[in-house]
Amino acid sequence: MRVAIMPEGYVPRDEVSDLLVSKTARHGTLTAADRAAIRGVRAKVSELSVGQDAVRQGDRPEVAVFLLDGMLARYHTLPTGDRQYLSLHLAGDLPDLQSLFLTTMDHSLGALNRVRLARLLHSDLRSLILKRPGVGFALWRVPLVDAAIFRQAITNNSAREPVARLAHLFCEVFHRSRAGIAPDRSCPLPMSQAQLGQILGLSSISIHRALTALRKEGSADLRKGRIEILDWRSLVRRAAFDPLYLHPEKDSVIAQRPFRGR
Amino acid sequence: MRVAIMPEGYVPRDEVSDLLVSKTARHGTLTAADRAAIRGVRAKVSELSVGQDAVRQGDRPEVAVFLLDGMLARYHTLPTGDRQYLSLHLAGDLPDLQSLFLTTMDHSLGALNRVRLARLLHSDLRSLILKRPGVGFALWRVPLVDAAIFRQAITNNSAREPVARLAHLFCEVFHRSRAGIAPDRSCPLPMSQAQLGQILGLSSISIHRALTALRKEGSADLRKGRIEILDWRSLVRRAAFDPLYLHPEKDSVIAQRPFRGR
DNA sequence: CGGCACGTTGAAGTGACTCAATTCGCGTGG
DNA sequence: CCACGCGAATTGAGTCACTTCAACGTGCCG
Repeated sequence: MRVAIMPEGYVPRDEVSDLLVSKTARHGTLTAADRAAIRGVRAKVSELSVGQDAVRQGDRPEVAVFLLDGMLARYHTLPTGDRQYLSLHLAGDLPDLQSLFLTTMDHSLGALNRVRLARLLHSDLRSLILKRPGVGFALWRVPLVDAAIFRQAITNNSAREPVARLAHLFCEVFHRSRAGIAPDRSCPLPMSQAQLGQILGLSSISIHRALTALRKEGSADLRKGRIEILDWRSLVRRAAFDPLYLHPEKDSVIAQRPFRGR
Repeated sequence: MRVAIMPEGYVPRDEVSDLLVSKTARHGTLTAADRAAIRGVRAKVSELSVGQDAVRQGDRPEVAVFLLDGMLARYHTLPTGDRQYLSLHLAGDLPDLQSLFLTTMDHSLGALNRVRLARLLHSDLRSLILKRPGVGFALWRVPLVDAAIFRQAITNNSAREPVARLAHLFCEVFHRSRAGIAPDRSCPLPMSQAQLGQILGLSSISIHRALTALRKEGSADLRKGRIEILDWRSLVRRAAFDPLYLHPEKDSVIAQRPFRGR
């Protein structure tokens, strides 16, 4: 018999609330009451070291992960033991909101570097959504954008050549990293070439060759766990990267980009 | 300048409401009031012939697609004009709910055979969700299950060999087709081998060889747009298919126990 | 009956994979 | 401070599988 766990040690925390409010505000317009309600969500903060999992395939969590610092990777574990990475998550992400409504985890979330995260009580999030529908609508967007990223990953891994695949991954990670942040020519991507292979459906050798190609043509590089953008334009061209799928529009900002193609 | 379209011709329709209620009920427990509210959603019914699109990449729809009959396919159109299929949708699916919260379509939905569909007014769905949170919670599950299917597609197209890929696709389509329905050894899949290639990231020749292999080993076949299951067990084994990701569990947490704590 | 799209099959090319050896980077311990 | 060790990156060689190309067969619809 399964017993509900009392929310021991879960308390509202300013640091978490601040970030949660700003994350939510990115997805919708919030009233003062909305903000106040968000600040009532109880959380527990913890840390993970490289390779540790925040949630595991098969779990039935009572909390949702909110990433404060570091990078998480979502992955499937195959019967053979092989790993397929599905998406990457940065500080400010809620990679786990789906667990509010789908009880059993069909994948895991593991730390790619040292990670700080908050666990938010499902029960608090549910009542937040009920009491503050505006917040609910904003939160609804989060897993929908994740889904758009999954779709793009299908296309990337199925229809693009190795070099374009890697270029597209770089574009996505870089674009998401610096969304609104000061211009910088680099961003973190703490993964080995073998792990990149497990993202893109390629061998580590192919990753290496693709990376070498991007270096040679002077569009991007990867060193010490950081993506270095050498020529953004050429990288975007190489990847056929179109950030539309990241749905930056908040409510109804116009994404002007005529659709072409057949 | 874009002008909001008046909901001309949109009316509640029993046929649509019936199906919508039962679809929603599959994702949560509904009260009588919930059912009544769902029945108030206005819809317009239309038909598509093979190859026509229900929604296109770049659109900013004011309605959500509800599939009554036939099969829809979600796809990306690449700059080269190539097509990458992302997911398939069967009668009863709401493949388009995301458009409620993400204004611009990042993909298209096209008909694989003759299709009947209803278009549901976003405005009605939004107020339904506001007025009936229980229904909102049930609807929330729909795109989340879609996302789980996307994740599985990433793994399928990136980490499995051609024969396993095809087998997995067959398993998924068959499993979803007959969810709860009378036992049958076949189900529709109205796609050419070339199109299957565009789902699985393979050439049409590879699809043909993989299909031949499945035939030879007596696990499944595809004829006249129908999957024929010859040996379900062996097909499942070949595909390493685990239906967990389809999240068949109707979520008891939400509807039956409002929320605890607080 | 004719056309066209799709399925089937064979053959050849190529690109990604595996295997293997060497180097590099960095943290540890002497 | 330097030697060592280990994981990761780099590089080359050879194999294999998927792709492309091309020809032919088949079934369906006008």
